[in-house]
Amino acid sequence: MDLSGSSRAPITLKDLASELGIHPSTVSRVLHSTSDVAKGAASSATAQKVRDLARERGYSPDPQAKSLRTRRTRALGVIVPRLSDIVLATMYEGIEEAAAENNYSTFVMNSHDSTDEQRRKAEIMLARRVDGLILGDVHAGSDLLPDLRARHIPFVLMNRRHPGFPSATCDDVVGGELVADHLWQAGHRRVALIAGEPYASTALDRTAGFRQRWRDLGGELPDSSVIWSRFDTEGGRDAAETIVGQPGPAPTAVFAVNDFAAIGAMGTFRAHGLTVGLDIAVVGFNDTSLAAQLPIPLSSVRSPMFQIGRQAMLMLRRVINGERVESVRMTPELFVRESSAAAPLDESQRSLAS
Amino acid sequence: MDLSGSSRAPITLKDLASELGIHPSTVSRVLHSTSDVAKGAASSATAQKVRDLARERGYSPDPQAKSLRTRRTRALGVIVPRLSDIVLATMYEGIEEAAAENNYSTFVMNSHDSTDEQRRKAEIMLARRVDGLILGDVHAGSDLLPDLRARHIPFVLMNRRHPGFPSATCDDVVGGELVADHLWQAGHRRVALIAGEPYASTALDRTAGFRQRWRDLGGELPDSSVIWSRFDTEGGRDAAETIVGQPGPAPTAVFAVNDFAAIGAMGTFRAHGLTVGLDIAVVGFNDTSLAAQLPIPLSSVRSPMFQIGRQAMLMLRRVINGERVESVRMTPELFVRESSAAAPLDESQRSLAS
DNA sequence: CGCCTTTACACAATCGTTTGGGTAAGCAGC
DNA sequence: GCTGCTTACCCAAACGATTGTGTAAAGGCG
Repeated sequence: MDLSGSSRAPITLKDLASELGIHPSTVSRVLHSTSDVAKGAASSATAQKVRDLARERGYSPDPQAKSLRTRRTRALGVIVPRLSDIVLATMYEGIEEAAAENNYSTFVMNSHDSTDEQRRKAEIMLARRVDGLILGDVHAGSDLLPDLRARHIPFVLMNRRHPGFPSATCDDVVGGELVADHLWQAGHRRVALIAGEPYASTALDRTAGFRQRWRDLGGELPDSSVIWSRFDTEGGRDAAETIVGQPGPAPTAVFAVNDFAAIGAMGTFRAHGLTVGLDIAVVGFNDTSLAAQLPIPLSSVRSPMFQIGRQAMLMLRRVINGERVESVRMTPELFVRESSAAAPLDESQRSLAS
Repeated sequence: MDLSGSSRAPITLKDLASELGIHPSTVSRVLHSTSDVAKGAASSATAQKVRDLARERGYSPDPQAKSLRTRRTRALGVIVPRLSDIVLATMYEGIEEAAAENNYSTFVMNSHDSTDEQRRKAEIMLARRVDGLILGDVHAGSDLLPDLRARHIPFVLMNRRHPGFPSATCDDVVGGELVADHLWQAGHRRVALIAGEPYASTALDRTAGFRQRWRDLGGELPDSSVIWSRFDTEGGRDAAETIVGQPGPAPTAVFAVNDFAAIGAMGTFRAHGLTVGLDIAVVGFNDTSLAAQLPIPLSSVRSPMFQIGRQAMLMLRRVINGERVESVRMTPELFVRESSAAAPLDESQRSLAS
């Protein structure tokens, strides 16, 4: 592991071989092979000398040469909408951990949730000859996926799912149901949804889960109360403006399918004189590290982002090895905090400004 | 660009050559060389046929083979404390953009701000034969840097600087000064600092800049008012607890050298019955996208994170090409928002609970 | 028409590994 | 002493590109 010393060029197999007066192929077999092949390659004395010298010289095989020969790069491509989204960044941390454990390296690129860039970045990764791809930004109805499959490229989805393709995701439907149960039990009857981007399965599933459960409980949820929006704070702010500006009695609770959208919405509500947690309940999704630490702590559904990343990587490894894999949906958990802990006020108590 | 079709193995130079009945080396020269060498390699008619066929077959050179021959991988290693920190993630986005423009790919790894992991991850990247490293997590007094230099490894620092090594950073000293000026002019005289991790130049410089300017303005800032802390929300919360718990009159303003620490602190202040922006001013650093969108919008020093990432990559490219480079410090800008817009209340008006 | 210079290529070595085949030496058994 | 089996190696051909050097053919010039 200690490659110190100011030697310019890295040590090669040939260097080791010539120093020991044996053939490079022998060195290769000793160093590379799992005992079955290593036996028969060299006497145990020679093998020991080889291993000792390799360690001493800090030999590490050239991955380029190795890849050229073996047609495997042990590199993976990861495409996400944007790494500055903490949700995807956390999933990536999971990928990186699992990849490191399995001697894989990863390239990450941002697609900015554009289908064009998605395709471009995928091609760049494939030109790099990655062994497989992890796609964290799949759009509903993507035509990239069938293409990749036709080209026999190993890949798995992460974060967002797509029918017919293996994915590691949160069980977003359940997540939506948890929030519906919580708000209903707290006594809310008029609610609105900040639903996210309609091309993302996360948004669709969380919304669908909430909606279905809400109706099963006997609640009403008109289409006009479901606002599709961007996933970031500004998206949440804009959606909240829409909600506040709608005619009729305002909702007593809002479910935003993303913490950042929830935070944006909280800002808007406050600007309109509403106290979150008192005048209006807000629930987010993902339970990012921020949620619990906000001035008004935000109720949120915790999705196991790190584990989703790990699972995605492990699934991809299996796909690469030709195994069949099943999608996994990891179970989320709701954390109720101040932003939605109180029961709704009745009409006379509300302080809606506009 | 369109590599579709279900052909299993990628097209090689040899494939193109044999299809055209010419030698691979000719194809290589036509495709690779910048016109000076391409002239003399083939007639313009042949060259055109080569280019057409390459496009048609979707030829893309095997990077492993190319690297093996040229001893350049066109891959860069990036090490950051954690990618789930939006500051580093944004810088990485800058790196990725600049890298893509220059036909480089990047590996990113998290060091979790541990010097051991830093070294381990660097070795992994070097074993991958990256052409250079971007280090976003340098600790004061790091011994990794001299080692890398002794081994002639091209690298640059990002985010944090270190004397004697090229870096792309925010001018954090100026950032600290901006905050000092702002708080002083707003009339604050008792302030506290949430100073961040003492091994990070960002924390040290922002603190030093603030401190020096504050004293130049005639202010007092005892050591007990400078609280070193983690960079995240919990770190901010803990530091704020310390501040609130200190004997003597409480400060009227707090400068946290990081937005997340500031957000954590805001939570603590609120829990103690203080209204941020009224009872106590808070200023953060980095102007992450969240700052302006918080329920109480947070004043913050905007550091050009994306540009810092871009610059770091461009600097590294020059280092790799053997040019000398100078460190760059990019100028920050203060955005004053509600969290620190009001003048301090005098004693009688304050509502300090504890 | 012979010589010299281009033009337009081809040849072969090389980068560092892996891997399917040798093969020489040593030994056991008949 | 010959056959046959291990043992412990070596040899050489890949993998897909790059690049220094060679060399026929074509064309220009006197």
